[in-house]
Amino acid sequence: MKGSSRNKDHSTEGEGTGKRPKRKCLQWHPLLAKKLLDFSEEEEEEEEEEDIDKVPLLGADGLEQDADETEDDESSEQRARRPMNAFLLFCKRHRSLVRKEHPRLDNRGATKILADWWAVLDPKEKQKYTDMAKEYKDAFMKANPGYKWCPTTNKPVKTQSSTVTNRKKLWAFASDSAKDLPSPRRVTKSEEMPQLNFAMADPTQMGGLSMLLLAGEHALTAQEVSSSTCQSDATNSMETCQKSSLFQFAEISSSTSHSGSSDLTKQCGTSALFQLAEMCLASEGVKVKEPGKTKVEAPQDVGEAAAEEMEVEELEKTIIKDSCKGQVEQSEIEKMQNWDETKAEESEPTKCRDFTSLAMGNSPFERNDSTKDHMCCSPELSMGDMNILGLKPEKIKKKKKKNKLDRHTNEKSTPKKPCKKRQSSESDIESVMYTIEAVAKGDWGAERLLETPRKKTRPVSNVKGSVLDTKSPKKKVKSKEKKTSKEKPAETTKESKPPDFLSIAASKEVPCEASDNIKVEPLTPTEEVVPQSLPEQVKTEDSDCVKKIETCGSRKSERSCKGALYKTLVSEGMLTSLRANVDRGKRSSGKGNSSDHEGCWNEENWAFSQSGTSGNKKLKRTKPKEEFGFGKNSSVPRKKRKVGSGSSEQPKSNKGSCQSKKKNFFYKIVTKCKHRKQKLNVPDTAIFSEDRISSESAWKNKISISALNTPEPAMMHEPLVGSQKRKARKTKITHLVRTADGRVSPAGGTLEEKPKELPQSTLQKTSSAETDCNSECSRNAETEESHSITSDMPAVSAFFSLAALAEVAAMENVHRSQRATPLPHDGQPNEMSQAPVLISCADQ
DNA sequence: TTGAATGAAAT
DNA sequence: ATTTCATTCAA
Repeated sequence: MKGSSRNKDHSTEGEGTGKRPKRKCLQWHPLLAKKLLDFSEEEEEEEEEEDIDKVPLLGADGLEQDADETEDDESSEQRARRPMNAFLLFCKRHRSLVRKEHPRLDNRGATKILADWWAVLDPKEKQKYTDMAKEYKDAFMKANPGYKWCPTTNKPVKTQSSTVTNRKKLWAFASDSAKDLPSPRRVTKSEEMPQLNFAMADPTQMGGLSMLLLAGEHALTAQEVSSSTCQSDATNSMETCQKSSLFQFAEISSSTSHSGSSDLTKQCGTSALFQLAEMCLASEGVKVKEPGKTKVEAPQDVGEAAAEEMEVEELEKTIIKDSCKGQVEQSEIEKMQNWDETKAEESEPTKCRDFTSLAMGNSPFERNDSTKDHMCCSPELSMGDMNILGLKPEKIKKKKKKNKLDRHTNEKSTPKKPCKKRQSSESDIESVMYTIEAVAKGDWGAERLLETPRKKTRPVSNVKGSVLDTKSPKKKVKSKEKKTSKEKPAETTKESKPPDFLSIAASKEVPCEASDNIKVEPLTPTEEVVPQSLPEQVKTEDSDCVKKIETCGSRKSERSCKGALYKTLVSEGMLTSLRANVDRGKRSSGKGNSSDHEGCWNEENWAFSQSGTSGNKKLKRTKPKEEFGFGKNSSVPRKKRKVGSGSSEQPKSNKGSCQSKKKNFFYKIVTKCKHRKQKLNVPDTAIFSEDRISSESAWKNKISISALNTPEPAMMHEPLVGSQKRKARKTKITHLVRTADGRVSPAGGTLEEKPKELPQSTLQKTSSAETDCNSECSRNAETEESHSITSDMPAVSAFFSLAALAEVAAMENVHRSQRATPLPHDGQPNEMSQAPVLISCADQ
């Protein structure tokens, strides 16, 4: 009785009714549980293919009547609740088990796991549940002929079709009344009575709704019992935990990858910088692929998890059987009888025998529930589940999240694929788990960092933000985070994956922006290198900043810093590019600039081609550049970055400091840019202009705030270190700038090296832009440097500049890793100085 | 009250 | 296509 009311009526429940029903249910549970168990077993043995007919008949009548009759129970079930679908039945059956296995998991997490299981579930078993659901629905519909799933709010009372309207009203009304009144039953009953009359008032059938609810509860109780029994098996729980983690991990990875791609595309479209957007898109494609790989691994893990789950289920089944042994046979017989009876007609409460004490028997729903339970409990089902689980991959979840269609396809296809993978890779899975965990630690930071950058990036450049942001749809990210927080190992693994993806994406982003194809490859290596380098940096440089999170934090910090720098660069570059375009339009009436955009595009293409051909070489070259520029200074900024990264996990303090620094730095740049823009009158970068306008507030809000950093404390801390850091950054930036400058000034030389692709026009543009920037930016060294960067960026072309920036970021990372060891690139640095830009571009 | 899942129904 | 809502129950 109450069960039904409690189900829903959350609002009402909250206060009284809802809770009461639960309690009542609890009371009912013992008896019901037993019955359910019996039924479940019976059902298990039997396969209820034919049951449907019977059930509906019984069910049809009775919902309301039952409610009325059952008035005694507290809940009145005024309105009928729509029957549970197959998945809900499945969830109801297995939720308790899942929760037992994963105590930490909340229902949401359990639901996700259940969804995974469902995805993996054998078609046969799934079909059983589906059949059950169908039967249930049929019965329900019979009971409530006019019932509509979606009570159209419209349904106005008005009209002639009193029956339908009444029913609807009754449904709605009943629900309302139930909600409103703690003891709404009677009221509803009075109302319901007419309905019953319309629909069909079979007193015997009356109990349907309540029965259904009760049955559900019973099922739950039964589950609980089974689960409790199962819990005794520690090993099983352990296994399942791992599985769950794996599943989660897979899910996360998939979700991240998906989200990223979608966001990227969207943002790209929206972003003012089309070029960047395109870049992002290209990068996305790459990213997606990589995540896919990771996913593949995850699925294997999932498969193992599934297998474990299978075991658990088996255990449960066995337990249940044991408990129910005596009754099982009877129950089976009864079931058969019940089914027959139901088919024959509901009039006979065959169930009553089983549930007689409960008076559940009458309602077909009960049967359904029992069948559900049975399904769950049934060894066959469990076996099938086990098989399915083993076979199917968890990836499906991720896919599901992203795209339902994908999910379905995956689910369908998955069973086989995952099984194979899983089977092959238990050890692999473990190794993967370890790797994942290890990565995850870093990734966590990376994710957070990424997230912060995302936020920052968003305001700065839509494209970047889009890339990162896209993946972080609230739901997925939040859920993931929640899960991670809840579960320890599993969470870490899960989260780790997403972070990895994110980090990858971030790294990719940089290259992608700069240049899609080539960049991506270099980036991944950079990423790998970075983590290693980071710890070193941390040790050497910042004891303070690094604090606790060293490795993880360092990774995060680096990534975050990179991302922030890159973003900022991009943003600037965008601005500069816009300026350059404007200037071009003015200046370059004659040269190849004729199509600045084309030139840019050409550059991009060029970059791609080069990157594809000689990405590695270029990267190496770039590294030396960084060494020059950064040399010692790099360490400081790195620290800062690290700090930022470290803060990422603890966004408030750490991030705040790093971000604040960055903010300041960026702010300066921005201010300079503003001046430039004002001079140039570049309307193109609305975002950027906004940032300028907002100035500090805007930055904070958009960038830093988004990042969650606390700007003030960070600002406070920064001054001392910040100045140094800024210097370091400047130097780094100068490097970048220099490279760009070198590229520009030596453009001819650079062109010589790889002159083909770079359009002269772009070079000229860059040079002009640089000159402009230099003149404007000369105010502060920092500002100048930043400006120079920006100027350089525009001069070359947004794309090119972006690519250069991306490379720089990558370079920095690599360089960091390398810097500890004096690179043999001495010659290269020179080259860098001379024609670094080209190289960088090529790399990108 | 929300959310996490899936699915059936309705709009 | 999108919305509604069925179950569960911790935040």
